[in-house]
Amino acid sequence: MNISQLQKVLREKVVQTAKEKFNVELGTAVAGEVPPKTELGDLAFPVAFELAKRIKQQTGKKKNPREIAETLRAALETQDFVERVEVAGAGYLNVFYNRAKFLSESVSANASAEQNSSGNETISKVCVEHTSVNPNKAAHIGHVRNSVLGDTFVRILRASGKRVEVQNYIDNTGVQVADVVVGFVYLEKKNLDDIKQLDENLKAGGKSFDYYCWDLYAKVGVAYQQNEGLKTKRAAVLHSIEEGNNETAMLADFVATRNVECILKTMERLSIRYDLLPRESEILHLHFWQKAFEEMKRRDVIKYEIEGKASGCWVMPFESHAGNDEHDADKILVRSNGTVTYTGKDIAYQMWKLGLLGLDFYYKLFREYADGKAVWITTAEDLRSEKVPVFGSNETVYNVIDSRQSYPQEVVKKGVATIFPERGEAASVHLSYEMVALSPNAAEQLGFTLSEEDKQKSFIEMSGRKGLGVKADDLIDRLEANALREVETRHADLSMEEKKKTAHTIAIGALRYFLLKFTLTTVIVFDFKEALSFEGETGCFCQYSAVRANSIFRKLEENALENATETISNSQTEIQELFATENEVWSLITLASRLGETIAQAVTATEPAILAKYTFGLAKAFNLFYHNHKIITEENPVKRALLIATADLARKSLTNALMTLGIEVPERM
RNA sequence: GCUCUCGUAGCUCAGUUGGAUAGAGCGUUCGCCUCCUAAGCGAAAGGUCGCGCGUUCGAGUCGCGCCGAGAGCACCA
Repeated sequence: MNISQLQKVLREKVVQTAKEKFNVELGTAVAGEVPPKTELGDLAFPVAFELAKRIKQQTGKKKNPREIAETLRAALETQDFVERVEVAGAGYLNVFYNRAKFLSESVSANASAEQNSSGNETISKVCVEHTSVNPNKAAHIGHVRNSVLGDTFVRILRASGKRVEVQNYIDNTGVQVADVVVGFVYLEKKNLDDIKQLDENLKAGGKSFDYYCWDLYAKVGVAYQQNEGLKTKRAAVLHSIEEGNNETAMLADFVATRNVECILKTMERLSIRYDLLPRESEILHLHFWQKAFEEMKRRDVIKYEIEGKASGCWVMPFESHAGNDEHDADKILVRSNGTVTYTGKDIAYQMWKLGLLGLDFYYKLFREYADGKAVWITTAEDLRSEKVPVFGSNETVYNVIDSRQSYPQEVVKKGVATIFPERGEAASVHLSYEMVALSPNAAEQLGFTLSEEDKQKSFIEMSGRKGLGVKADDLIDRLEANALREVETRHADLSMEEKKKTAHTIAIGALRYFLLKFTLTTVIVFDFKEALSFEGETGCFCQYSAVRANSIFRKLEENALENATETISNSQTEIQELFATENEVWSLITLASRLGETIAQAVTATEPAILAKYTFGLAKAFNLFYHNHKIITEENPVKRALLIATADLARKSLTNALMTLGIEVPERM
C-alpha cells in the first residue's frame, strides 16, 4: 500500500464512520491534509468542525467537535497502518502511521520496479502545444519560458500515466516571416541563392542563421518607420507567401525552415523535443478553414451580417461577452472581403487537434534527434512513403500560450464548444502564463539605452521587433561557461569532455529550474544575477543534493541496499524504537513518498511550479539529513540500515522529480 | 469604459478544495570543513498578508467596495 492508497482508505473510513455514527453524508468533501509539523502526525482531518455544524443543522443538537473527533479516532485506529490517532486543538484528528511498517512497505515497493504506461496505445492521448516561436528569428528567454513550461507539463502528464503528443506550431506564412523576407529582398537586395550563400558563410564563420535574422528583423522594424512604402511591399510579400508556388514563397520557406532548425537546436540543448511541427502553410493549402466553415454553417452556429458595423462578415455570436459601443460581442471569423481571420483559422486548427475536423495533414520526417526520436512536419502532398504515426484526435488539448492571448484563446475554446457541444469547453485548455520581462538594469546590460519613461518602469517588455531580449543560446552559453569554471576548480582530474558535459547539465538545470520556480501568474522580471545563480533555491542545489546521495552509495559496499532491506524487515521493533527519536528521518521518508501525489496535484492545477517547489523542499530535507547523519561510519547495524533505506528512498524520489522537471543529475559536481 | 491577473519580510517569490505558531531564497549579522562533496549546514534579525466591510467555529485564501500595478478588449497575427 502506498501513501495515496493509504490516504484514500482513511478518507473513506472517515466518511463511512460519519454516516454510521452521526448519519451525516460527507461525500467526497472530506479533505486530508499534511500537518504543519511531523510531531503533529502524518495526516490530519479537520473534519470534526464540519460535522458539528452538519449535526446541528440536521438535529438541532449541539455536539462538541472534540467529542466527534474521539468517535472518529476509534474508527481510524482499527486500521492496520495506523499506529495511533490523536485529537488535538479544538478537534483536529491527527493520524500517526506505523512508521516501521510503512518503511518496510516503501522499501520493498521501491525494489519491485516502477510504473510506466506511456507505450500503451489503449490509453487516450492528450496534446500539448508549446514553443510555437515565429520562425523569423532566434528564440529569447520569453520563448524559453513557454517551452520549458510546456515540456515540463508534458513530462508531468507522462509521469501521471498519460499518453502525450507534443506539437510545436509553425506560423511559416505570417507577417513576422514576411517582415524578414522584406528585409532580405528589399533592404539587402538578396535572392534565394544569395541567402543560401549567406547561410553557408554564416555556418563557416560559426554564426547562426537565426541570430542574423534577429538583427535583420530589428532593422526592418526601424525601416518601416522611415519608409511607409515598405509596408506596402510587406502586404504584397505576405500575399505571395500565403498563395504559395512562387519565388517569394520559396524564399520565405527557406528562411522559415532554417529558423525552425535553429530553434529546434536551441530547444534540444534544453532537452526539449517535439513529435510534430504543424505548419500554417498546410492549414491554408489543405483548406482546413473551408472544411470548418462548412461544419459551422451546417450546425448553424455562424451568421452572415447584412447590416451594422460587421456588415458583410461572417460572425460567431458570443453571449458571454456583452458588447458595447466600441466593441462587438460577436467575433468576426470571415471579413467582408472574404478572407479568414486568425481566430477563424485557429478554430479550424483546434478542431483538427481534437479530431473534429474530418480532414488530416500529410506528414514527412523532419529530422531524427540524437536519441533516435523522430520529429515530423506537415506537408500538403501525400508522399505515402513512410510509416507515419497517428497525429491529432486528442482527448484534451493544452495550448501553452502567454496570458496576453487569453481573450482569443477563450474565443477558440468557446467557438469549438459551440460547434461541438458534445465535447464541451473542457477539451480545450489554455495553459496561460505571464511573460518574461527585463529589469531596466538587465536591458541596460544588454546595451540598450533607455528612455526616461522606461527607467521609471519596474520592468520592460521584450520585443523581437526591436531586437530587445535575452537570446536563449547566449544565456545558455553564459551558464555553461560559469558552470565550467566551477567544475574545473572542483574536479580538475576529469577529462575536458566530462567537465563540459557536467557544466552543460548544471547550466540546463539552472535555467529550467529558474523558469519553473515561479507560478504561471507571476511575471518574471529577468535579472542576470538571479538567473545565473547556482546557490540557494536553484536547480543546481537540487542536483547537488542528489549527487551527494549517489556518492554515498558509490562508497557503500555493493549489497548495502539489499542488506538494509533485509535488516529492516527482520528488525521491525528496533526500527520502531529508532523512529521514536528520529523524527527528522521519518519526515524525510514521508516527504519522499509524496512525489506521486505532488505530480497529480500539478496536473489538476496545471501548475509545474508545484513540482519544482516540492523538489527543492525534498533536496533541502535531504541535505539536512546528510548533514546530521553519517551513514558510512554508523555502527549500529539497524540504524545504518534505516539510514541507507531512507537515503535511497530520498535519492530515487529526488532523481525522478528532477527528471520530470527535465533536469538530469550529473555524476559529480 | 469593460474583462482578466496581481498586491504577503529590505528585495524576489511560495502558501494545497478556508484549518494549527504565515514559509523559502537572496541580502544583513554570527557560527560550522581532521568527518559520505562547504554549489552545503545551523542560528539571529526581519510581517498591520494593500485598505475597509462581510460570510464562517475558523480568512493570506471566499464575497462586496475602495486604492495601487500589469495585461487584454480589431474586418492585426
